[in-house]
Amino acid sequence: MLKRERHDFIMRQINLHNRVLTSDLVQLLNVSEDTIRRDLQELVDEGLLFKVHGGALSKSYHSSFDDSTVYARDSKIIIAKKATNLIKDGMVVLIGGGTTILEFVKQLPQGISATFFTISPLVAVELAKYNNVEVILIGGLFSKNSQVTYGGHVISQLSEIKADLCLMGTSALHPEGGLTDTDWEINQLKKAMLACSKKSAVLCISEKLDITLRLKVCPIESISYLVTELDNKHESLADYQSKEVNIL
Amino acid sequence: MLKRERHDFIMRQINLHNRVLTSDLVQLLNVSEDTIRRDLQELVDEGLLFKVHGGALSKSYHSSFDDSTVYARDSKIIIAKKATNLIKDGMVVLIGGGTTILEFVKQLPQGISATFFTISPLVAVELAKYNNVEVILIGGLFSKNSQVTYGGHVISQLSEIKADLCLMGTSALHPEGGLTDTDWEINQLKKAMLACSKKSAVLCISEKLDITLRLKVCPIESISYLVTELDNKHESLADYQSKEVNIL
DNA sequence: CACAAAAACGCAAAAACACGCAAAATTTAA
DNA sequence: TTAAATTTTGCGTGTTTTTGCGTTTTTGTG
Repeated sequence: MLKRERHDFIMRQINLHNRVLTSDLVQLLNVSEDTIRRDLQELVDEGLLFKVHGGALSKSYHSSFDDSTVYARDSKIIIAKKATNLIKDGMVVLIGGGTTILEFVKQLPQGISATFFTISPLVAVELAKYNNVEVILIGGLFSKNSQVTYGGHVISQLSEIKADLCLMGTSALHPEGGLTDTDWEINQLKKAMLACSKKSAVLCISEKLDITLRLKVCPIESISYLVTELDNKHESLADYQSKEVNIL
Repeated sequence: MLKRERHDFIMRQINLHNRVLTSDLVQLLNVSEDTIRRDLQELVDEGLLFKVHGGALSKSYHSSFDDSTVYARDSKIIIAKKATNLIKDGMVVLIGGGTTILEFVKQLPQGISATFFTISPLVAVELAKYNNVEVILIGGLFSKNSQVTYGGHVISQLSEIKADLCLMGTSALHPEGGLTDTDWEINQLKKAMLACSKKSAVLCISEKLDITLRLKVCPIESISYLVTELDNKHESLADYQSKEVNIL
């Protein structure tokens, strides 16, 4: 087996399991420990993974471990500030959950006057700090992972709402793949949210661009506004340009 | 499991529950106590947590510990600990909002297994930290003052629930006046909550005893359990004794 | 004060690692 | 095609890291 093939194999394992053990690789690839160690070191040098005693971890795993809140916080604030321009007085806004959305809410101007429907308790609490904002929390089963309400009850209530704008965070975005997700319930939720809103805005830090996950929410064209921390002329956004999508 | 992964796991637990027990980690991670202690020590060296006898606390939790913005926090913890005994495995519990209730949720034992309906987003978030707890958030208009959902939509959903126990905080309690309140919406809410529960428990710090407010929720006899920070033989509780009310 | 639980300390075994070196494999060049 | 150059690989050796165990010390509790 060629060195390149081994490297590919290791990266597949990393992407699949977020980690590899040196000992496992020795058995699977039938080479000596030293070879594996050298392979891992080379992949580290290329910045593709993170080495620890006993094996290696995926780079993303590492970054999310270290301190996720501080990690991408600056980017999220930039995104949030851009996105606040989308909210006009008197609007009815449907808003999701997640750290980016929460940061967005914190960046809203004090005097804002609008009606917000949300599935996120934390977002509701934060929105309640604005005097002229009406907050309606959509109730249902509460998800431990994503910290939002979900399930049939939520979907059914969403179907009764007609919002001017839907604001949501992203798991992954891809020029062809569109908006995708890994969790079935969240996927259903996002679909329902998009369905009841005239326009939609997606807040997305650049590192979640060009990734496709298993479950599709909608194609790129269904998104009205894409907000990233990058300049809207940035090359990595070129593929997302279309007459439907407005890049902020 | 890799050391790095253990550290990650521990930090996740810390961020989730604000504390970890060494003994719990030993079981969960299936390693010796010494290893856990060393892990904790290393995380302390990195300034990620705060070590105490029996486990460790979150750094932020510790700093927010002494700035007791929560009024009468000590009393509320005592009340909360007493009240946890009311929750049995498999129960369906309807739970309100407020600082006392929030403290109660934080004091619940780790392994608790029950279903909670709540009108408080903050309580929902806190409850979601327990693995075997199912949380249903009752949605509706969100009140800026009391940080709970309220209004017709909430009342109507409450009417569809049948809970084993209803847990709520108090504005005021009086031997003759019963449970009273100042806010019309909250009053309606509490009535509805009591109506759909077999039993009810009221958490009440002693300084809210012997007070009557404008709007009546229910008479003392409608309350199954009264939980205060005082000893249940304390003289100021004498007037609340009745065959219906159980004083903890 | 006594008792049990938790922590600290030193120690030793096992596992993982780093480094140099030489054999083997691969590539390059004549 | 062959020989030289280069890369890759495996092995031996010594070092470091990690972990669990026994013992002693500290801590919390009644």
